[in-house]
Order: sequence, then structure tokens, then C-alpha cells
Amino acid sequence: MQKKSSATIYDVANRVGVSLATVSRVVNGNSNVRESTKRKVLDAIEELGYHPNAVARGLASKKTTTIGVVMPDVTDMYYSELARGIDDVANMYHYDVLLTNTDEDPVRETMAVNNLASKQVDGIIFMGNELDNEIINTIIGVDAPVVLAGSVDEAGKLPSVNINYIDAVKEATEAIIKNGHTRVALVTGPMTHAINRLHRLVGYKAALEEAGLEFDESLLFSAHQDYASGLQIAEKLFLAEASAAVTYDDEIALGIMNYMREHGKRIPEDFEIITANDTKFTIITRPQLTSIGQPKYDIGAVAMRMLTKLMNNEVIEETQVQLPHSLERRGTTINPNHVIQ
Amino acid sequence: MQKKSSATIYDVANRVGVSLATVSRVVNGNSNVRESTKRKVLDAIEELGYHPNAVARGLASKKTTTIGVVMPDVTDMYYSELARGIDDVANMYHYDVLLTNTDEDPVRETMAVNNLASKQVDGIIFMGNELDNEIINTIIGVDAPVVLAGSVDEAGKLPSVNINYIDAVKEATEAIIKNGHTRVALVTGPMTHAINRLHRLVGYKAALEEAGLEFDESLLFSAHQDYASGLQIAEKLFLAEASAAVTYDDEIALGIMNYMREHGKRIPEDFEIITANDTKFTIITRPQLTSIGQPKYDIGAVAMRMLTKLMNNEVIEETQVQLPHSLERRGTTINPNHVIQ
DNA sequence: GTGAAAGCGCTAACAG
DNA sequence: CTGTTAGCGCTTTCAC
Repeated sequence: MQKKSSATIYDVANRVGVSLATVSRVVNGNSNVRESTKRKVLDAIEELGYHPNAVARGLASKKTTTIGVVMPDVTDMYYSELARGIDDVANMYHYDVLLTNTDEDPVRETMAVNNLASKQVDGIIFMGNELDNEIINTIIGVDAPVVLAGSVDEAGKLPSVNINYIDAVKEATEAIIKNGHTRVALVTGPMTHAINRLHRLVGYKAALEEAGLEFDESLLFSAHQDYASGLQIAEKLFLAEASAAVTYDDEIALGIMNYMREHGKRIPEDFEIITANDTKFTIITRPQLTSIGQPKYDIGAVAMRMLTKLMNNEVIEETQVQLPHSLERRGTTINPNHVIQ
Repeated sequence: MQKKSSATIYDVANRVGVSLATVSRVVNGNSNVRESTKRKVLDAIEELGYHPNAVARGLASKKTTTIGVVMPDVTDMYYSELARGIDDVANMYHYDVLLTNTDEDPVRETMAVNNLASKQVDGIIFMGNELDNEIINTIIGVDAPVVLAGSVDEAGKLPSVNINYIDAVKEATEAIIKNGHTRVALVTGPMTHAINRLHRLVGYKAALEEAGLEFDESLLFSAHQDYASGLQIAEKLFLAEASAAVTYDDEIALGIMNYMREHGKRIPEDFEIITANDTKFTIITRPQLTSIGQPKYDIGAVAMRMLTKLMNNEVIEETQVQLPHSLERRGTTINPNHVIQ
């Protein structure tokens, strides 16, 4: 079980009787090497068990083939599915990913980005909606391209990939209004986040307005994205006499659903719910959750693809990508079309 | 938005009029620096916006303060919770984590470990149970300590942190047998995996034997850990006339539960289920899932803690750590003690 | 096609 | 307490 300190490029050059440069050339697939010497070098590499030292290579070439991913929490299904999309295409392009959890704490987000920069990552994918000025500035100041995934900045200037949250929430709200509801609640995160104030809320209000319904501030709720918060909000929903809710997180929706049912409400007959992340949670419960459908894996994958282009200094036609969303009608809404499921 | 190519240690040394070594000393908190020059260096660092280049540092010091994490899939709740535990203590010790998904493919696992090694990580946490000889050998051959988390190797020789799967499954099986069942199924992954053959199955058989029940191979099922597999297995469970099941994955348990209920079985009256990962899934469904309780976050955290010790060449009393488990009685079993929940 | 030489930015003895 | 001097292992002009 002894650890042999691995061979260096120097060792293989020596063994074959060529220069470092030549070995470097074959290792990097450079064409300018005679086939016969290439052969010999390859053999020597095999025999010596030589593996290039990526750190040395990174220092010399100023490319680490590593990208950083900054995200709120790996255990959050929504983000972990984005992360999977990112990781898969990162691998496809031979990048490794350095992962950091921030719990959406701006201080940790800033530290994470700076730390990634000092590790000389070639690019960064950022997820999180607490995009205050400080974090925006550090993102802009970093010497590596950054793209937001499933997150929006206030100015809407940073490269990003998302769905159209305005439309998605508007459609969800409309669907519920069409079922006759007049008191539909909107459950989002804090209004200090652009995604809530400038997107979700706007979509919600638009649906209300088109339906001739008055906007009622008491029907607006802010909750942290977890099950416990859902339970808490549900109680308030009850008091506010809401008869339906559009929520931005599946765990919250679950909390609301369970609370309502345990307090005598039938779902969807007495209370309708539309959630927004369309994670596995929406399928495994009974009833299943009606949800805005969003291509989470693809959001991550496309963001990563965009990042590869940015890292190669390719020109990009559009850096504000919006992927298509849908409305997945399931069991927490009464569906107009007689879909028996 | 211009990216300033950041200052080097040479720049700050120059500015202050000291040598590189001195700057290096203050950056690394080395005590042997006069307070006044330290002050000046710190100021220069501030003014120049100097950030140490971790790659150069890694090459020179042969430490990257980066560890690798190899896992089946970030979107699997069980593993993502382990990953969170790992990441938190990694940060605590100022390590960054390089994450790789393998989908339990031995080829990708081997590649991942080798790749991590070439990136000169200081250590690796490995999760996955497809530990064949090749991957074991590459783990052993790597020039960095490796610890398994939530995974066991056949020989039980590698550093690892787990729960006692034998006992856990035995207790779960016993609990079900005590409720009068004679045909309790065991749903695990492939028997080629040590964790299934040498641990789970052994615990299951032990419970059977103590209860004087015959082992029936037709009550043994292997399934991939996802919801769809649960649905499929459920059908077979039905045919095998099992009246209860112990399963190793929550999504599988959910599939079984939903299938059974949709086919006229009441849970737990007609069919009892005990799952094993105790993820969020077990709480949000109705009924809630009875589960073996395991400290997932802690498994990751303790594994990472052990890795830090290994990386520092500290002596470790015990490299085969088993954390305590429990049995969380919830709604998919009939509970002896009159717990109204 | 191949080699020589100069770094990449930093750490780590070793002097003084 | 501080400076000098070698590298760490590899890429990359620039010659030949």
C-alpha cells in the first residue's frame, strides 16, 4: 500500500531521450511530433505510470480546467438538480467542479466567489437570489466569467439562464383564478430579492389585474424554502381566508397541503395549490402537486454550456437565456379538462 | 467591468521594499515578522488588492487545500445530505471540495479518483458501493488518503464511516416480525455489493432465524434507488404474497407504498414498510414512513473530520467508525406502543 | 519535428 | 527578524 511519488514529465523525457517540450507536445495532443517518437513517449508514459500534474499545468498555462459552483444548499432538490445539469456538461467539456454551499448568506457568497477566484477557476456558475451590490461587485470584479443559473440580478445585466418567472407565475395564478378563486395567496421569498419583487410579484399582479381582481397585500407571504415554513404559512393562509395559493417552493407547498388537510380542508376541493419547482416531491405525494414545470437540469446544463463559451472568449448572441416553462396540472388543482389521473 | 490581472507577491514585496519571503510570511501568519513591517505589508496587500494564487501555492507547497468527493448522484437526497456534512466540516478546516457524480459506474468512479489525484487533492471522500477490485486498487494506489462515507468495502479494511447495517436491518426486520408477519420481503441493491450481501442480508437473515422463520429467497429483491423501481418491485411483492417489506431506499419505499394503496392495500394495516435512509421524504408523505434512522449529515461530517486527521498524518485510534442508528417509528408500521401521531 | 530556456507565483530551507 | 536561492512540474515562445 505504499504511495509511489509519481513520475514527472522530466522522468519520461529522460527515459525516452527527448526534451520536456516533446513530451509536453504528445501529452497535449500537439500534432508536431513524429509518429515514431510519439509512440516511444506514450510507451514511457505507460511504463512509468506518468500522470500530468494539473496544478503545475495550471500555473504554467493559467488554465485550471476547473470551474466553481456557488449554490445555496446541495440538499435542496431544486438546486441539486441544477447542479447535476452543470456537472454533466462540465464533465463533457473536461472541467471539474468546485462546489460551495452558502445557505444564501451574502457574506459567504462573497467569500466563496473570492475564494474560487484565488483558486484560479476558469469560470463560475452562481446560484442564489440574495444578489446585493457587494456580491454583484465581486462577481463583476472577478477575473473569470460568471453566469447565473436559476437566479436573476436586479439590473438583469449578468449572463444568466432562467425561465420567464413573470409569465410562469402569471399563468399559474390565472389557472387558479379561472377555477373561481378570488382570494389566491402568493408565497415567495423576501421582496428584497429581485426575483420576487420584479418577477414573481409582477406576474401575480398581472393575472389579478387581467381578471379584474384587487391586489390585497395581506395575501402576500414570504417564507423560507422548507417544509416547516410551509406549515407555518399554512396557518396564516387559513386566517387570511385564502382559498388557494401559488408558492415558489415544493417543500412549502407540501407543508401547506399537509396542514390544510389536517385541519379539515380537502385538496383541491377546498383549497388549491400550485407550486413551482416541479421536483420529485410533486410526484410522490398524494395528491400529486400541480406545479409550474421548469427544466431544472437544462437550466444548469445550458448555464454551463454558456460558461464554456465565455471561457473560450466566443461571441455569444444572447447572454440572458430564458428556457421554456409549462404548467403541470396534477392533483392539487381542479383541472378544467376532464383528466382522470 | 475590466478585469485587472491581480497583483503578485512580487508586486507587494516591491512596493514595501522587502523580500518575497517576508510577504509570504505575513500572508501565512508566520510569527517571525516585526510588527511594523507586517503592518506595511498588510497595507500594501490591501492597496494592491493582492490575493494569493492558490495554484502557485499548491505547486510550491504540495498542498492544495482541496479535497475530492466522489458520489453517485447529487440529486439523491441520501448522498446530498452526506455531502452537506462533508462540505461543512471541509470549510471549517478551510478545504474546498471538488465534486464528481458517478452514477455508481465503476469506470467513472475509477476515472474520478484518478482525475482527482492528478489535480493533487489532499484527500478524497468516496461514496458508492460498487467497490470492485479495480476501484479498490486505484483507491489504495492514490497518493492521498481516502475515506469511505456511507459505503463499505468487501474486506472492511479502508477507512470508513457508516452505521452498523447488520444491526439496523436486523432490528427493522424484527420489528416487523413482532407484528406477526411471516412473509417479510427485503429490498436492497445487487448482492454483488458487499453492503447488501455481507451486511443487510446478514441482518435480515439473523432476524428471521431468531424468530424461527425460514429464509425464502423469493422474498429478496434488488432494485435501483428510485421511485420507478419502487413501483416495479411493488408489483412483484404483491405476487410473492409478501405482507411487509424492509427497503434500503426511501424513494423505493414510496413507490411501494403508493402502488400498494392504489391496489387496495391499506398501509400499514395490510402492508407494513420500513425504509432506511430517513430523508425528508419520510416526513412529508401521508402516512409518514417508518425508517431506520441514520445520522446522514454526521456520517459525512465525521468522514471529513477523519480525513483531515489522515491528511495531517495524525494517528487515528479507529478508522472503521460506526455511528449510532435508530428506528423511527412512523405511519407505515403498526406500532406496539400506543403512539398516536 | 525537436530542443533550450524562461518563466507561471509561491514556499521553503538556509544564511545571516 | 529578514533576505537569497532554489525549485515545484509544466507550458510556451523562439531557435534550429
